[in-house]
Amino acid sequence: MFDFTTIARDLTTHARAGEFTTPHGTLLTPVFAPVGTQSTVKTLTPRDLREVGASLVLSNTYHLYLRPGTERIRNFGGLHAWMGWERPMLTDSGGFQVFSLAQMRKLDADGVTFRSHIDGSLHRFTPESAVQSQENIGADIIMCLDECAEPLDRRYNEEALGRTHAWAARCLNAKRRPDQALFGIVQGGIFNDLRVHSARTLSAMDFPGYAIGGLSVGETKEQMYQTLDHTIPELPPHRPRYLMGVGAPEDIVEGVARGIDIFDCVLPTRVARNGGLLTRQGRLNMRSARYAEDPLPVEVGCDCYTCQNFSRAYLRHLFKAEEILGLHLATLHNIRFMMRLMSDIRAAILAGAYDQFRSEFLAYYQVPDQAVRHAQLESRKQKKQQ
RNA sequence: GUGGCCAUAGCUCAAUAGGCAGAGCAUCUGGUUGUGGCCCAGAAGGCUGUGGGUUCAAGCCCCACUGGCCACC
Repeated sequence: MFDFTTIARDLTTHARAGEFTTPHGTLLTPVFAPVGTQSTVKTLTPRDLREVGASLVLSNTYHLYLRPGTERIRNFGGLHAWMGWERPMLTDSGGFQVFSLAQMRKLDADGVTFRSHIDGSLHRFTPESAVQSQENIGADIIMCLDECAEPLDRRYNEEALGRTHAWAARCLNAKRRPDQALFGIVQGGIFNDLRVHSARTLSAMDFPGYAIGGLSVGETKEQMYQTLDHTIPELPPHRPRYLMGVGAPEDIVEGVARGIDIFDCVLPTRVARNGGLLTRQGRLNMRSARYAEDPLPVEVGCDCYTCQNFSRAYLRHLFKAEEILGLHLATLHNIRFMMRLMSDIRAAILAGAYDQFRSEFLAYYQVPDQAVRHAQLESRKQKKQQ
């Protein structure tokens, strides 16, 4: 169980195609996992997910711990039975919430105390409890409790890294179930020496897979890519590599070129709920007036249910009218887009032509303006802290 | 018919004592990376119902008109 086999390796990049076996099926890598934080990929049924070709879904320990509680999920036969998804699943440990809910938690050497965003109550997470919760939930792949730090803050990353490593060892030690793979998580912000140190420290612990965390959380794309360039060579080649929280289509294409096997990201589902529809040309904003009379499908040539049956004009209407169906149709398309992207990526690797695929993809895919993006993320972050 | 109140952005409303006419929603354009369908950034939008008057200066004060609401015949 949890064998990872490399089937093909690209000649000019570090891209690789592989197979990763889990108790609920074999993952063909590179693979993208849609995010179902609260044991549901928002607006989609498991049947929808199967139909668009999803093979792996991510859920979140912190959110499920708060509601409905991990023991309830265990009592219902585990996460697969609970949510009606029979294929592989992955749970994040709650480490990301150390970052995303930074105003609502207190850290110490032993663990982290969260104040619930639901009712304000206090909840203690330790490496041992995070593993216990994930054993209750029962995903195929589970994650160490880590500390996702501000990527540009060197001092903070140095300090946090010690905790992340100590916690990784404690998670490994606390783990009991043999039918779950526990992944270690490399941290270290954008600092190459910290990343190398982290990758080596965790590699020595011999995890069945390795994640790279702490990226796509405020640094630039260039900083993320160069961090990957320095981190991935330090990870054991015979284990799957998982880039957490990434990402945008262009970041996945770049991540694969650097040797990443597994991705997860809320982006396709979240932007879908705000009218952002993914195509090979880039993102279409379906709220825009320019689609009011547009009879074309979201993406010409797409085989998804949305594109096969509805016009851009109809989708725009659903968004303007705030109809629930718009969220569903947009999410369905975006996940199908991601699945087609991943299978095209895999096919290119198997054909030994990934470098060409990458340059063609990037030539056509229009990436959002990064200056605008960063300016807006900053103002959003500042508002949040007030 | 008489009296009173009201009229400001597409909508609902602000504007100290007469001193550069604003907000929310709607509209338009962006953004969202281990998720709160949340949220964030920006833009456009005004002869202040009409016509006169007072004043250096009027959304604000005065007169008439038009339209609406209320009360009383």
